Amino acid sequence: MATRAAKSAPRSYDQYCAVARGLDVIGDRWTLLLVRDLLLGPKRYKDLLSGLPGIGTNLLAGRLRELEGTGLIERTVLPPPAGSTVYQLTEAGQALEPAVVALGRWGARFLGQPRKTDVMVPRAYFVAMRGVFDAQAAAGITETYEVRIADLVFEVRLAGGRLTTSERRPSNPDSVLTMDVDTLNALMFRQIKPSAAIAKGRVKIEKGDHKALERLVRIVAFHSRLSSAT
Amino acid sequence: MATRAAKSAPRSYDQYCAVARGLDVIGDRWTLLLVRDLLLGPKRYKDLLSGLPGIGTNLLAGRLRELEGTGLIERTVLPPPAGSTVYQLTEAGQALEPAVVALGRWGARFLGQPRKTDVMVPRAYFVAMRGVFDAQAAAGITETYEVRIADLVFEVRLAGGRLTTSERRPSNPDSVLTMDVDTLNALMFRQIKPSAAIAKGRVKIEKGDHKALERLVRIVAFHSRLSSAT
DNA sequence: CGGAATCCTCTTCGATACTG
DNA sequence: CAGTATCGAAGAGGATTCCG
Repeated sequence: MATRAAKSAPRSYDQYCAVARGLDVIGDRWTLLLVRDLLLGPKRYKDLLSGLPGIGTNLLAGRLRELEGTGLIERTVLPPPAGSTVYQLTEAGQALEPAVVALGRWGARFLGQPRKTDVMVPRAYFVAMRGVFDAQAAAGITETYEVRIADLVFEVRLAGGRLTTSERRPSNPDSVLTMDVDTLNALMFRQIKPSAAIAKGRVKIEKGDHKALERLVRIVAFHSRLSSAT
Repeated sequence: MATRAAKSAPRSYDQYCAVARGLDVIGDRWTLLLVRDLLLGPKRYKDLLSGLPGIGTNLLAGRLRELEGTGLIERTVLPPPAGSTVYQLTEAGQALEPAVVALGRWGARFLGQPRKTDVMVPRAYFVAMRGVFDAQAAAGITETYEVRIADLVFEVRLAGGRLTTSERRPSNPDSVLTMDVDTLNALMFRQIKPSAAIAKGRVKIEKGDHKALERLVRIVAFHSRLSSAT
């Protein structure tokens, strides 16, 4: 017996403080990165697993269970023919976006050069875009991009001075861009010019003019001076 | 031998992602709460220890060492006659404020009613004020409050439509308020009216009129609808 | 007395193996 | 594919001790 015993009560800081309570919920290892990926849309177990190298299957399962328990995510079964189980953020989970973005803005100062142990995870860039998005530069642009990185497909949509990014195939993209994650990284850090990336064949453009990539980079790529404002 | 060996390299997610890097730095247990308290100004070891019930002396010392290593805090020796060692945030540490505030705004939804295991830590409220501060209501007000909670002294300063909170004795406060942490909590959640708190003797006002507390509460206390904006 | 280092126990993590 | 089971390694928590 005692099959399901030993719930042992999740660890808490036991402070009546919003920050402490928030940490009680998302302070465990991997949790916020899980949320980061889910900000781009519903994902299957294996999608999450492959997007978080090193997490270990038991931890992923455990975290998903906890997040479901705290109401940040919910399990859904996709309609046929897919029929697979996916995890998606609830409203409470989506509400974490400002905190994730704020942490990313701050954490950017520690990026430095990629270390040999670092892996570049495509999803991170599409969440990062939300933090660097330049509304000024995007004014008046309405455009939907389909960006393919490795075997992943993302939608980047500019409309009404707002940016949305998600992991899915857009229904009717204005342009379709294919590149590897290293090229995405180089473009995001403005280490290579869009025109050069195209010329070298590092970015393939289907359906759309060459200027599309330049517009995209201008609006969502990192700026040297990220966090000014003393 | 191997006295100091086994540095073993701090644990990292090894993702070239700003969120992941940020978590590498402040993702460990207690770290962000430490930063939260330090946002109110330099603190001695024992101040931090008493403000973080349950941290354990070894963990606090360890975290302080790590944070100094990552450049978030620095040790300083106060000039005589104090002469004590204090820890204070560097610019990189201060830059965490938006992330801490964002997490607090989100975490507030999990506060609910205080649990019997919860402790109310005074510092948390003065950091929280930064997140709920209503610039509209503060327009045109220039006032400095000295707020005494238990044996702690805080400065809340309104000026130029901006709010600053810190743990120190203001040089020339417009009003001096003394209360216990339960009263502070009740006022912050608007569970008691400032006038009632004064009438019941739960708030003692020295130097300043009775309206001072009402102004303060109007501007820094929580609003029922914290995070709207769908 | 403030500021830690040490020791010990318990929990969590991380990796792999295994099962419905 | 979606997890559970297992187990050694690392980290957390508490008490005590040490140093200046």
